[in-house]
Amino acid sequence: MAIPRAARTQRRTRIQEEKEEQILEAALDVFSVSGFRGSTIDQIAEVAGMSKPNLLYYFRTKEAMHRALIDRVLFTWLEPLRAFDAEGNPESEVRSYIRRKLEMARDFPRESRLFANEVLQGAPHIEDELKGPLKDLVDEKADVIRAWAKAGKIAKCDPYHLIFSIWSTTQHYADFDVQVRAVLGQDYSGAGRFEDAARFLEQLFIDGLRVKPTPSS
Amino acid sequence: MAIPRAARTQRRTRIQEEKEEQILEAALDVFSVSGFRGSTIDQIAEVAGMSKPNLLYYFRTKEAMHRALIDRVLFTWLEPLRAFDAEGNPESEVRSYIRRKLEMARDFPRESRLFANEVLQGAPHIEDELKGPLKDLVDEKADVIRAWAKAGKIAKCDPYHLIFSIWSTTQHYADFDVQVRAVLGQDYSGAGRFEDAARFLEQLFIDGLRVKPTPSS
DNA sequence: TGTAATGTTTACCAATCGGTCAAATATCCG
DNA sequence: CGGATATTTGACCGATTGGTAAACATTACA
Repeated sequence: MAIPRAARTQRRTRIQEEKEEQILEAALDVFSVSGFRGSTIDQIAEVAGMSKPNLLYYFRTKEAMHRALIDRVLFTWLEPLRAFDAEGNPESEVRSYIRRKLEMARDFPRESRLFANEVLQGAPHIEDELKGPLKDLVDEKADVIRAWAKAGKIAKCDPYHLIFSIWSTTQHYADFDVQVRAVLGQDYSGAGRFEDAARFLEQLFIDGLRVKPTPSS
Repeated sequence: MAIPRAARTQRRTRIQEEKEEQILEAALDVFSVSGFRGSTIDQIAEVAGMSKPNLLYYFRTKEAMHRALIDRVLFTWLEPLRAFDAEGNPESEVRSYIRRKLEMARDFPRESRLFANEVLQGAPHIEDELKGPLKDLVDEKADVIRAWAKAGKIAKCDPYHLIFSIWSTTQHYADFDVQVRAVLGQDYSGAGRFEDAARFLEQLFIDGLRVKPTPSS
C-alpha cells in the first residue's frame, strides 16, 4: 500500500521531485489564467499530461497545489524589492528596481497573473503573507525612501504610494497583456515594446522624483 | 405560456426593468470577485434574492448575464478618457483625468475588478471591444498627447505608455485593494488614502511630464 | 531475484454545475 | 369579476466538479 502523503517527512525519490515540478508547472499555467475557483484539477491534469488521481497522489487537494505554488513563487517575486539598496544611489536604485520588475513582467507573466488573480479575488489564500512578510518588507523599504527624501536626495513623496505605482505600472504589462496588445496592435508586441515601456517608466519616475528647485515664493 | 425572452422586442413592464437591474447588480457582485468561470448562477441568484430559474427567465444563460453587464459598464468606464480634451490645458487635463480615474476606482471598485478579471483571464468575452472601440479611443487621445509634446507643452514621451501608466496606477487601488490595505494597515484605509494617492500621482505625472530644461550638451 | 514500498490507473462517488420544464402564482386589463 | 399574460418556483436532467478506493504496475534494494 502507498504511504499516505502526509506521512512523508522528507523528499525521497527523484521521481517525486520531477512529478511535483511537472504538476506545479501545469498548475501555474491554469491557475494564472482562471484563478483558483475557475480552475479545475482536470485542466491541470491534462496540461501536466497525467491522470487526475495521479495529481492527487502528490497534492492531496486543489488547495494544496495552489498553496505550494504560491509559496514557491512568492519568495522570488519579492526579490527585486529585497534588492532595493539603502546604501545605493537613489536614482539608480529606482531605475534598476523598475527595470527588474519590468523584466519579471516580461519573463514571468504567469507568476504575475497568479498573484493578480489571487489578490483581485480578495486574497483568500495569501492574506497572512500580505499582512506579514510583504508588509514588513515594504515598511522597511519605505523607511529607506523616506530617508532619501529627508536627505534631499529625491523629491518628497509618499513612499508607499511610490512603491504601489511602480508595482502597478510594471505588472500591468503582464497582467493586462491582452489589453496592451489590443491597443498597440498585435504586430507591435515583441521586443520593442519592452524597451519602450522601460524608457517611458524610467523617465516618468526619475523626472517625477527629481528634486525640484523650490519655486521662489 | 410565457413569451420566449428572445421574442421580446422592447422593454415592457416596470417589473422587468427592476428585476434585470437587481440581477445585474448581484451579477456584478459575484463576477467582479470570482471572474466568469469562477462564478456560478446559484451564487448570483442567492445574492439577488431570487431563484435560479427566475434569473434564467431574464437572462437565458450565464454568458448573457455577463455580456449584459459588460456592455452596460464599458461605456461609462471609458467616460473619463473620452472627456480628455485636446483644447484644454495639458497639465490640468492630465491632472483631472487622473483624479477622475481615481474617483472611479474609489466609487466603482467592482466595475474595475470586473474588467480586471476579464482582461487578466485573456479577455475571452471582450476581445472585440478592446480591439475596436477602446483602441480607437486610445489612438485618438494618443494623437492629442503627441501633439502636445510636439508643441512643447509637455515633455516628449510615448503617449500609449503614458495612458497605460495612468490606468494601472489608478485602477490599482480598486483591483489590488486587499493588498493596499494589507500593506498600509487596515486602520489607514479610509478617506485619507484617496487624497494621499491623488496627491502622489498628480505630483508624479505632472512633474514627470513637465518640460525639462534641455541639458547644455 | 524476490518483495516491499512507491507510483499509476480505472472505476466510481456525492456534490455542484448550467440549464429545462411544467405547474403554480401573480399581474394586467377589459 | 375573469381570462389572458407575465412571473416565479420546485423538481429534475446530464455534465462536470473535487476527491476516493482499490486494483494494478513499477521501482528500489536486500
